[in-house]
Amino acid sequence: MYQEWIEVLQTTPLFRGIDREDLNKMLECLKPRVKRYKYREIVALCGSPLSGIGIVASGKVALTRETYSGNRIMLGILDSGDIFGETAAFSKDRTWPVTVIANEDCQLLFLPPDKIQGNCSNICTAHSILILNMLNILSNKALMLNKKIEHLSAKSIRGKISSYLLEEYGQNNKTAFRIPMKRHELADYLGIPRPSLSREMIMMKKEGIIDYDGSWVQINDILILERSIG
Amino acid sequence: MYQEWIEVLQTTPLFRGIDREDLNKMLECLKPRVKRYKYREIVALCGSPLSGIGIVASGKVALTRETYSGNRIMLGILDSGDIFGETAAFSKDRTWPVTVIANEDCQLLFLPPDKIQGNCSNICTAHSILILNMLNILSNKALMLNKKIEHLSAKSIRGKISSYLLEEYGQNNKTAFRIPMKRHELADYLGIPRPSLSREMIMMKKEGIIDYDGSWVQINDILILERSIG
DNA sequence: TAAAAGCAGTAACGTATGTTACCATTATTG
DNA sequence: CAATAATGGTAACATACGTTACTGCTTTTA
Repeated sequence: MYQEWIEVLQTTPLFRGIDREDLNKMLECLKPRVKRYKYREIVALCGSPLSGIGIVASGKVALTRETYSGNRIMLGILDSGDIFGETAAFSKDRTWPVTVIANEDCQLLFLPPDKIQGNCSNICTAHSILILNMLNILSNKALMLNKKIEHLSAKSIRGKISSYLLEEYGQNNKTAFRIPMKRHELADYLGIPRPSLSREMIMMKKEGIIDYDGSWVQINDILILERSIG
Repeated sequence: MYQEWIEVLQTTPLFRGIDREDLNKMLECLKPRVKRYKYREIVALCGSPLSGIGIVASGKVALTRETYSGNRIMLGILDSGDIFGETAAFSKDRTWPVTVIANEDCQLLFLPPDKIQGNCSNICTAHSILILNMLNILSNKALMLNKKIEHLSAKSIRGKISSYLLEEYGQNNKTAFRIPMKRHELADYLGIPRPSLSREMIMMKKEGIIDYDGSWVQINDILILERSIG
């Protein structure tokens, strides 16, 4: 029944260390719902009741958040294999803490959170692996949010850009990489206006600290970036 | 052996739902280390190896973070019963993601993280409650960090202050409350200079939106605060 | 394939905010 | 109790940054 999803699900951190056979059994038990969304369609609205833990099977989704007055905050872009909604799943307040929007046409799976918590009758080793994986995912999420706080805490625009670029660099120690967002998305992510982002990136290019073309960036001077953070 | 700590530990979210007797048994197994710190003493330095999950038994600690160039970011103040270090305990990178400083003279307990994960031989129901509590704590932590991101994402100083005050208000629906930080700490928390914080708070007071005296604040107009955010 | 929408760069201008420095009170400390 | 540090308010000044509006280029849509 869930054959076509097994491949993707095995790449998911949530099911790491669980073999094909066990995964199959678990899916029969968890009974995830499968849904399709078109580009820009709203998957979940911040504040509405949580429909489950989401898994990106294909395509991309964006995590955002709106303030009272309709201002948008970009929290990040999720790829195939990434999961979302795990934060709210285990806290009292079972509502979406973020707004999720399809950033491409995509297919998503939703798992009922209470079954993961152990209200499931089939107690098995795979299930305890699942819970440990969950702990791991939540920890990493918190670390990711810490990172984002670090970016936002930089006092200058250049500082925020530097902080962000250094994190991307730190992910796999390559000085050249693609930024997985459009300019206006990156600007939202860093909490700055788009023209200000452009202006500063141009200056940094002129000064030779970075090079870029579209979504490709090349870091030329890591030390100066570090010193720019503030 | 751990008699004197039982009271505090029972107020801790980590041990919620575990009765006195079971808690006693668990402590014999977990063998937490007890340490005392003086005001301003450093408990853990960001980047150094994780020494365990910390529990505040008495006093207060501050969670901070330094940027490359020695700039300080305040992440929050922890009270008796609060825990810290849980984020790093379950991720690959077992180093402190924050710097922890005693904000008063305090007593702290440290639990070895591997024993919590289940590498403990005494498998018991209490232990599985412990893990579910851990999931809960990590979720709430992530929600807290989300909140902080919302504060930092406000575009103006007034917006940040408003966002912060509204969150404090939301905690227990009282329009008057104490800010649990000094001015310079709050300024760090919101990522703004202290004089700018003062200036803006004074203006908000003059405009009648809020009142304050020292650490006491009174919100007069919630709607205006909401509109100020962004 | 023409029209419309999306995307990114650029420039001008005003102001919100960082910076610095100083003062008055209130806690600590020897 | 005097001395010292910590805390929070205040003001003046310079500038980094938000705002707006326009451009050309590319992609999507009809």
